[in-house]
Amino acid sequence: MDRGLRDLKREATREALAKAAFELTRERGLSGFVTADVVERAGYSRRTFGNHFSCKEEAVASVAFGGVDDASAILAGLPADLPLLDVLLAVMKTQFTTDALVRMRELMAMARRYPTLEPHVLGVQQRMRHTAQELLGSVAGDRYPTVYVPLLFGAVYGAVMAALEGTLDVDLGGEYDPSPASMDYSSFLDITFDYLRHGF
Amino acid sequence: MDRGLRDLKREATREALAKAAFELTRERGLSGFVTADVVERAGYSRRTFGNHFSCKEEAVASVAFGGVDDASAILAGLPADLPLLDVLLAVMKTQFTTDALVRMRELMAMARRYPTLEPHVLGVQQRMRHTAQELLGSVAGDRYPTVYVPLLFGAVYGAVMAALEGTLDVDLGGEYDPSPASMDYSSFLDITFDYLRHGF
DNA sequence: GAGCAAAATTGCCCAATGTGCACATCGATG
DNA sequence: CATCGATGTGCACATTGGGCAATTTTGCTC
Repeated sequence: MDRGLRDLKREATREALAKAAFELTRERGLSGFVTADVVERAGYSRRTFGNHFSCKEEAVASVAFGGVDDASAILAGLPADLPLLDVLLAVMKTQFTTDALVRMRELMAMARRYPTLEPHVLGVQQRMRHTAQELLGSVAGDRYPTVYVPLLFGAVYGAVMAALEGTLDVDLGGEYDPSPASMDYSSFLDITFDYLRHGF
Repeated sequence: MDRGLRDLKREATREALAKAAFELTRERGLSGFVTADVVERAGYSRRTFGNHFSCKEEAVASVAFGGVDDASAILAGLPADLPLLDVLLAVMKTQFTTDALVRMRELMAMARRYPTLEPHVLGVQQRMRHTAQELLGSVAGDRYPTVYVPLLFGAVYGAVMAALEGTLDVDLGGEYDPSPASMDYSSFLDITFDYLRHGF
C-alpha cells in the first residue's frame, strides 16, 4: 500500500500520535488529558494532530487497526481451488492474530469505560472488515454467487466480534483483563466454522 | 422500557432534535449547519442539545435507532419450543422492518458522503444489535450452549449489514436511491437462513 | 386541587476543539 | 538540480463541550 519514504513518514507520524493518545488514555483516562498533551508527548504540533485525526477518540481507536498487510503472501501459500470457507478460516487464523485481538479487546474494554470512544472503535473494526472482505473477494472470483462472499464474511466477522465482546462481560465493574484468557481463539474459530460448514 | 410521561417527553425532545439534525443534513449537508441551527429548528436551547448528544453526528445518526419495542408481543405469538433459528428469523422479519432498513440505508449512504458520520452510524447499529440480541437470549434459555446465541446472532446481523452495504455499492458516485429496490429483504432473509440452516 | 421532590431545560461562561489560510520543508519525479 | 506536490507548522477564529446554578416541568402524595 505505502509506496515510498514519504508515506512511511506520514504513517509514522500518525502512529506516534495514536500511540501517545492511547497511552495517555491508559494513564489518565480519556478525559484526563487534552490534545495538547498528546502532541507534546509525540513531539508534533496541535495542528498536525488535526491533519490526521478529527478528535482524541479517533486517534485512540486507530491504534487497534492492524492492517491486512501482505495479502499476496498469505494467499500464495493456499491452493487456488481451496473452498472459500477454508480460505476464510486461514485468513482469520493468520491475519487476525491473537496479538491484534488483544489490542482490539483492550480498546473495546476502554470503550465501555468511555462511551464516546465506542463509535470510533466500531469505525476501526469496520475498516478492518472492509479490508479483509476485499481480500477474500479477490480470491473468490466467480466461483460463488455474488451474495456469498459478503454473507459469509459478515457472518464470520459478526461471530468473532460477538465472541470478543463476550469475553468482556466476564469481568464487569472491576479492572479488565488485558489478556483474553477466557477465550481460546483458535478453537473458537474451529467451532464457529463447524457451525458455518454444517449448519446451525 | 419507558416508565412514564416524563420519559416520553424526554424522548420526544431527543427525537425532535435528532430529526431536525437529520433534515438539516439532508438539506445543507453535514457541514452546512451548526448546532445552533438544529436547536433553533427544533425549538430548544443549545445547552439542551448538549444534554442529549455530544455532537451533531450523534444526533443525526440516532434517527435510525428503531427500538425493539414490544418484545413480549412478538414472542407471545411464537411457540415456546420453536427452534432458535426460526425465532430469530421471525424477529428479523417483524422487528427489522423494511421501513427501519430504509432509514438505516439512507443513513449509511450519508455516512459515505460525510466520513465523520460513519462511526456514529455504527454506534447506532451496535445498540440495535445488543437490544435484539438480549431479546433473543431471553427466549433461548438453556436450550443451547452459551456461545450459540451470540454466534448465531452475530452471523445474521453481520450478514444483513453486509447485504445492506452491498445495495449502496450499486449507485456509486451519484445520488443514492433512498429505496433499496435492489434488495428484496424478505427473500434475502430466506436465502441467508437457508445458508445458516444447511451450511455454506 | 396543593405541595413537594426529582428531573428536564435553560443561560452563562470558558476551556478545548476544529479548521481555513499562509508558509516552510522535504520527498518524489524527471 | 529544479520543479512539484504533499506534509508539518503557526496563527486566528468560529464552534463546541460541559460545569454550575437558576428556572420550569413532571410525577406523586396528601
